[in-house]
Amino acid sequence: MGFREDVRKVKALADENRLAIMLALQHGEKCGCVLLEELNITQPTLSHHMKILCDSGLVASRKEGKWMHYSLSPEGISSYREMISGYVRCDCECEEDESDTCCCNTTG
Amino acid sequence: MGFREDVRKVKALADENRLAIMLALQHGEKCGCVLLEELNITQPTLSHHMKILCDSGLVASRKEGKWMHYSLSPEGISSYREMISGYVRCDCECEEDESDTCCCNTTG
DNA sequence: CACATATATTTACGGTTGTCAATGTGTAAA
DNA sequence: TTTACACATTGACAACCGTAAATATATGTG
Repeated sequence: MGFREDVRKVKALADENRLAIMLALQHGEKCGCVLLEELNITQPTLSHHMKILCDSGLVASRKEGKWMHYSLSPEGISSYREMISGYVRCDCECEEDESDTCCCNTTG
Repeated sequence: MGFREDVRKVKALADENRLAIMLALQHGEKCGCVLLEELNITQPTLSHHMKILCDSGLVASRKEGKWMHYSLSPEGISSYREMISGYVRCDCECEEDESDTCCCNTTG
């Protein structure tokens, strides 16, 4: 919702390993030990990254016995894409009127 | 194209000021001095952020006299959104077959 | 030419962040 | 209960990153 929250969400994806985790989860739920085999990192590092991804809402977790199952959250995915669309967008149909707030326009 | 490049592009947006710059440019081209008034940062810091945004392809620059005009790049915007879509996505129609690569499935 | 303005670069500093070793917690099996 | 396994937490360290002062470059003005 807020700007600070948006910054946190963008940063949640701004890491090599976390991007790789997003790819690894695209085909379904996986538990931590499997992710650990696929990524060349230690277990505490994986735990660290999963916490960030879960906090961002992109990933959901489910505990089953001693295993943690991680999966992409459809709501989080949707929310993230909407958030990004708010920043990465050209308002091409917007009038040029506002551009004359620039100090160095030669059109005036 | 490559994974490393994707990481760089995601990181290009993972900053409070750079997100604010993306918003500031949504309604058209602006020169550096105007951005400088809108953001509470110094001129070297702005120059630093603009370089990162331009390198990522999201922002285009145009020199006119002593002024630098910055604007959102439609191609960069489009490319960025496609790139993000590759990572932030649920393959919901995908079969669950691949999930049995997990060491701790109880369905088998 | 000297001077002012807009921007880029260099340099240094402080805070953040990714990483792993060590340890703690919880769960299941022997 | 003891042992083994999966995961979380803590602490420490190194690398990265945002920041601004100082300086450099480029353009325009007198």
